[in-house]
Amino acid sequence: MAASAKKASSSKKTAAPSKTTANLAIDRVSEPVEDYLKAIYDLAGKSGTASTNDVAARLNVAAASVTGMIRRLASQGLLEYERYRGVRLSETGRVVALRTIRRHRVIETYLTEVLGYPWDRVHDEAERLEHAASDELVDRMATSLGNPTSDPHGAPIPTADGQMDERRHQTLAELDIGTRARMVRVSDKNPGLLRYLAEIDLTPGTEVQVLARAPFDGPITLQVGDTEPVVGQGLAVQVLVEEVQDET
Amino acid sequence: MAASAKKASSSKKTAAPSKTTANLAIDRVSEPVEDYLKAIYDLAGKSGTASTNDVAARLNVAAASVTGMIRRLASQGLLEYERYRGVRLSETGRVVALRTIRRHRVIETYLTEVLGYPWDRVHDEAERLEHAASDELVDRMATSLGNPTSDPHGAPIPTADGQMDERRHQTLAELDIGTRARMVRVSDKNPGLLRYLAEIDLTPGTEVQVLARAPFDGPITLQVGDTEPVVGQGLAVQVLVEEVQDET
DNA sequence: TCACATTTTTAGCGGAGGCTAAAAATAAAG
DNA sequence: CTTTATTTTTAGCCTCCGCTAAAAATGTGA
Repeated sequence: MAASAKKASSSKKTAAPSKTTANLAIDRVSEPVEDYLKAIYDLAGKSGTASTNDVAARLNVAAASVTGMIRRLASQGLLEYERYRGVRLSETGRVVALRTIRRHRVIETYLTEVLGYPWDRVHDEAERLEHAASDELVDRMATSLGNPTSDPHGAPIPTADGQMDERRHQTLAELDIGTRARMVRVSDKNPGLLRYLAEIDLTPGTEVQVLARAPFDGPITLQVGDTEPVVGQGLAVQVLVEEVQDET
Repeated sequence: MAASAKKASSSKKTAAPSKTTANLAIDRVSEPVEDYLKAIYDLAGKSGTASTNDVAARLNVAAASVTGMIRRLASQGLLEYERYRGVRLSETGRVVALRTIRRHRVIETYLTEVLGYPWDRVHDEAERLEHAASDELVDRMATSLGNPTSDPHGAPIPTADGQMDERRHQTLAELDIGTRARMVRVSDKNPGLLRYLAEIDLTPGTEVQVLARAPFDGPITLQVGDTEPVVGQGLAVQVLVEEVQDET
């Protein structure tokens, strides 16, 4: 009679907490759920809604699986859903998504800054750790980094209470020839591109100037920082920039 | 026709690798599987085998679930199993278990040393991270810590190639009264005990001397380091020590 | 508006890992 | 050597999260 600790129910723990400000203290959800919410969050973008198909493509699952998961998420109040009408995150869902995104980005930053991970390989590691790391751990990492506001790829890091800088940026492809701009951001999902950008020193914060550019993301001639001009290919629509005021 | 990237098979990737030394490069297994292997590893201890019931108690699952999982693990070659006869890890299973244990302990050490986690709360965090962290990440942490050989609770950290110091130690309860000893290790699973030990400064490396002791883990009087003697309760069988040679 | 294309949903299924209740094997006690 | 207790397994079921194939809804071009 030494071991008899069954009682698997776990339904008595969730009392209704504060509710004062934003409902922080939301039960942690499963890994797939976090992935769905993240995907929906950034597919929805400005319009606010995302389509089944887009979510499926993003997560590399069948559309039917998305429908199934979406029904579950809706029944948990994480999103609003109307058949055939697309999906929109609820406030709760948005908060969960943002916290997941925060974890991801803080972890990426930490791995890069503190543990010397190359910026083209942090994504996969962060993708796994974001589901396992507690908010406390992430906050400790953030603190030890001095609460950075963007990750190594220039993506904004949501604050612990769910605020995020949502500014939209231009791509290099949209930039007027000759304008001076600061490299702001690039997706963390394309290791090849990231290695290439590191090679030509085009990283967030660097000043660039487009000297010439072919349409449809064709060859582009860039002056990166003060170095010799380089000719790049296939990066114009990937790299986000922000014009820089010439102080005359 | 923009999105059509199904092809979910992922079975072409696993060619047979080196096989030279120990079969490192073993496919990563699921979280429950890692937990079972860890549990079996340290329940088996010296005898080499573990019982269904013990595993069930350790993992807080029903015995029937253990039988089910054990069959799966056996069919994957991670352990040897004979109905009603208990279970023994295969070499592969042992390696997987040790790598998981290494991840756990390195992570605990890192959280404590670098991120300031209190030693009574690292266990839970490590328990989750150990399944998500890559061996590369763990090796980077280990390197940045100077490749420690034991974690904050004194547990030995297996090396990256699966060697671990398996020395057995005495408990405080077994120590002759008056003998001077060094505190070596305590379980990481009991936060209350850990807080208490921290309070009386009884941490790995500290010298202790048992001044008096009641049987059956009753009250014990200890001299910890050079401080005033303290009377403790319920820790004698938990705290592992190693006698210290008086250099006369 | 009708016909066809596309998107989304439903129906039905599978595997991993849980569970309980009952049966079977092993171990312990008389 | 039985009888009883304990341990382990089997049987049958459940949930989560995938899948495919087929049906239904929506959208589009003529």
